[in-house]
Amino acid sequence: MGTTRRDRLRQATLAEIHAAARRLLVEQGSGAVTINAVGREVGMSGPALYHYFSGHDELVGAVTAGFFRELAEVMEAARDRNSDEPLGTRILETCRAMRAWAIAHPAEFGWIFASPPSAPNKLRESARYQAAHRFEQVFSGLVAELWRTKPFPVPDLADLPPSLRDQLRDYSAAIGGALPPEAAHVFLSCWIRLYGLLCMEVLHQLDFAFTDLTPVYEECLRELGEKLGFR
Amino acid sequence: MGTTRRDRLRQATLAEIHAAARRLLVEQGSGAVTINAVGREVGMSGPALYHYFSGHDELVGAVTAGFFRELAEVMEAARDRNSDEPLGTRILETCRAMRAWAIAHPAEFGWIFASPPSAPNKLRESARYQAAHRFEQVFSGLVAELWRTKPFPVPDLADLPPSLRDQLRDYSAAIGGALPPEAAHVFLSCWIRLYGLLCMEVLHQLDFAFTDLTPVYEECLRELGEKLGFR
DNA sequence: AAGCTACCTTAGAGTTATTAAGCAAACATA
DNA sequence: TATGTTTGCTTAATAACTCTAAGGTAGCTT
Repeated sequence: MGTTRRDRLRQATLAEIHAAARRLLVEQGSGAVTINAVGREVGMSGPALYHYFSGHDELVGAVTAGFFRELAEVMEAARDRNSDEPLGTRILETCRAMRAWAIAHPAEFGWIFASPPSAPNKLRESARYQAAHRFEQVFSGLVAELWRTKPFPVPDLADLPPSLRDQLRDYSAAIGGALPPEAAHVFLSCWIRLYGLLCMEVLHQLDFAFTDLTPVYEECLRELGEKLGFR
Repeated sequence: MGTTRRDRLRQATLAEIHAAARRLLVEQGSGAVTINAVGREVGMSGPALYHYFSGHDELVGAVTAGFFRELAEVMEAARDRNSDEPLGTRILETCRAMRAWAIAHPAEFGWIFASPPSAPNKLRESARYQAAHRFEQVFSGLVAELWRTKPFPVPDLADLPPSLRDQLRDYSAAIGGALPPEAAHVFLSCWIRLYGLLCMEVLHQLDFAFTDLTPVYEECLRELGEKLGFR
């Protein structure tokens, strides 16, 4: 099943399209990524792109999935780079890599953040959805490994509100029990703090007070280390 | 200086325009709020709106400013409603009112969140900017009052990284010294946690794990109470 | 060698934002 | 009261966009 000549050509132009779309996004903003402009950019005019995407939305979805993949790969690289370090260090480096990519690619991060247009669109753009999942998985996987090897302190399930308890149980089941509900609660708290802070930074929600959030992010990482039982 | 007949008419149609834009936003999404559609909705065709706004961006900005105002008013109402309660209670109620509005008006909140398109656009849409400021002020004002009447524990400035210290000093100065840098640090931590969580909820960043974030938000409020020295 | 398929093109319908030109009514003023 | 200016709207026109449809020219397949 091979790479026929045409197959290779198709992949090449597909890559060109992705690159052109990204270039337009970065250089001229989200609004500049139009079917026509992308077509112009890759040297073919307009409707030709409909042989590659069913429409504007799908193009955007595909490009976004690529961003997710790139971010996930950057994080995985940071995770694997120093795989002989203690797990705590690897987690911190992975988180730093996440922020570094987001800071370096704010426009791309903006598309990553852009909400899945309402929730239940039948496996919304499978490509994008899967890529997003892989991205989330990097961090949750590390926390799960930490949980296995060196469990961190968790609250007593009985102390949590019933509604929260149920949701945590569901989520724990959804990830195949890699984390029990109590540990999932700690993980989710950390994720909310970390990813929330990053989103607010990159999406300019903190410009009114900060010009450089590096120390704030580092402080967040420190607290994360405490919650997860390493320092 | 009066409300001439024409003035009153102008205000009325202006209100109609705002209402139409909001209706389109809520019922058909952000993309449906076009100059033409709004014009159609209020019964006048297209370019007439240019007598009210210089273009699409300004219309969106004005409508968004209205959302900010509404949210600020809801929060102020919650703050003033029980003004004989202890300050801690008033803060919590104000925060709950913020979330209640955001949950009830997710589309509007989405526009509120949408980043000021790059920062330094000369007093970006003064109306919107001021409204945003007033919104932020509600919470920061309460914390400042708390600081005056019953100071909460703060970190030692000397323990913070120099870069963070400088930024906190600048911010403290920018708000007229209502909070000293150390207290500003605590305030900003709280704001990041609270507003960050709310944004992630409303903008569907936590759908993968939660269906109802009420208990998570309440837990966040509890932690906030601890940080601010009330329980 | 003949046919099928995939890729690309141009045309066209229906949107949109925005500018320009023009009309009519309300207001201000002499 | 008559005149002129301002204000609110309309239609026309330009240039962009999405997307569909129809047609041509390669290349792959048999």
